[in-house]
Amino acid sequence: MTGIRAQARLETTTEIKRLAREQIASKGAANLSLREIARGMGVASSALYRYFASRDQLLTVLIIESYDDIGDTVERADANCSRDDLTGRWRAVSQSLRNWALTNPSDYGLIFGTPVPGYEAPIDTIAPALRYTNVLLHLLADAQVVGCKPLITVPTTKGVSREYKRVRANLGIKLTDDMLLAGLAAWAALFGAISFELFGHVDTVFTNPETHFRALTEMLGNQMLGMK
Amino acid sequence: MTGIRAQARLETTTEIKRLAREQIASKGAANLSLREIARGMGVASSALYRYFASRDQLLTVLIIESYDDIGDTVERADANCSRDDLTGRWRAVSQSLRNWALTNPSDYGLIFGTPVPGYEAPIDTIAPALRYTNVLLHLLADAQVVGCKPLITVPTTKGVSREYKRVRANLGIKLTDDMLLAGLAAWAALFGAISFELFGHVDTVFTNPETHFRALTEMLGNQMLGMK
DNA sequence: CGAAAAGCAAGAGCAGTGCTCACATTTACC
DNA sequence: GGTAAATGTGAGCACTGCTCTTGCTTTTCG
Repeated sequence: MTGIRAQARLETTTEIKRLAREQIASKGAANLSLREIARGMGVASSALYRYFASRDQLLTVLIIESYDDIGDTVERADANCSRDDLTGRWRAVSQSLRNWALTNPSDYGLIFGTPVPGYEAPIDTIAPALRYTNVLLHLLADAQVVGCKPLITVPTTKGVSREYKRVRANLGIKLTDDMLLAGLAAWAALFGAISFELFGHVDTVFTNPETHFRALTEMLGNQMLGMK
Repeated sequence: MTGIRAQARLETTTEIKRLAREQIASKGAANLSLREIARGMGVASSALYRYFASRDQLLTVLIIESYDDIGDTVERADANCSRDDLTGRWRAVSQSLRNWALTNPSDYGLIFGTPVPGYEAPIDTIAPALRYTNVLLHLLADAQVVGCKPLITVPTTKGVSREYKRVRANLGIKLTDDMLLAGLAAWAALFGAISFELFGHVDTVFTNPETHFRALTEMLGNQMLGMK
């Protein structure tokens, strides 16, 4: 069971993934080549198919690992703060998100970039994908419990309260409409800002993107989510 | 000059781009195949190289056209509103952005999705890429002139005012720090929300994403940008 | 212990890709 | 009408993902 063969298999699998990440980082996911990996390992390309059924499956595994990695990172950043320091937690979560994205740009692109049309995310990706989201949801819930009030309110747009009722059910969490909208907006602003920066849409705008990002998260936390 | 040949060339070029867009929409930009296009046109694949130097160059041309298309769309949406109806203009711009993205998902992905590592956007893309941004900037400027005040303020984070001074210079526009931050945040929230929706990250969250998007934009316009 | 089963690697091969190049054909213009 | 430019052709190179047969090694089990 846990014999020599299983050990070797694990090592080979890890090495394949390592080389794959290297390639993706340097030439993009689109140019990931199994044959190139095989050459890098001094092995026949057909051998790789003992470890991954296809190029797509290898990519899927990498995506799942990335989801888990970002989940780990964000959870740890949150856990390092004292529970009642909501502003600190929001700051930590936001910063860790951006840091992770900057450290692993290709993985970020894999997860949050353009999906392949028709590519249905396998069920294995769903749970890991929820981890980083749950950190935010719990943060919002904790904030609400201690009486933080968002400084914005839900506009009287048709059907909003009904929609947000369903969102609460889908996410399995109790948040006021105001807190929900504030949270979703802050979350979107965070990822929007990170994507803009990482995908090169603000290169000519910012000299130091981090300075802006800090200001953005502070503002979102204090003046939109109403964290104290 | 404008003879039969030029005419034919234009038609051929257009047809190539049309088939390319079809392919990108159905199988993704990564799977765009020049040979497939050639087959679709009943022509040798090598013939296409008389019209586009390479697959990459074809993609670049498509990206530029998309930038122009989104620029057209947003400019038109803005122009259709009376100049002093700032809330209406913000609403129109936001909605047109989302509508364009939903109507042209693959083009949106081409522009705002994962870039190919090492791919430097050619200078030809810079000007078209600025068009939709300028619509927002002018909207913010107009709002400031008539006395709209953002309901948020820039936090006292180190180096922000210096950074924003540079941003103003880079963008060539006069905006208060507060308005600048509010605008950047709203802009990021908008694209973050659209990307989440289009790239399938909120499929299990929303029943009707449009309802939320409307609420989001109303909130951003009135309660963050302070539009009246 | 030894044989059967399972796991693994190799290499040839298929069908596809982007791209080049020498060549043939068409066509616009002097 | 002849010429030169523009256009299309098809073979060919080097690459890709993936399959399949063949042989070898390790594990498992009677």
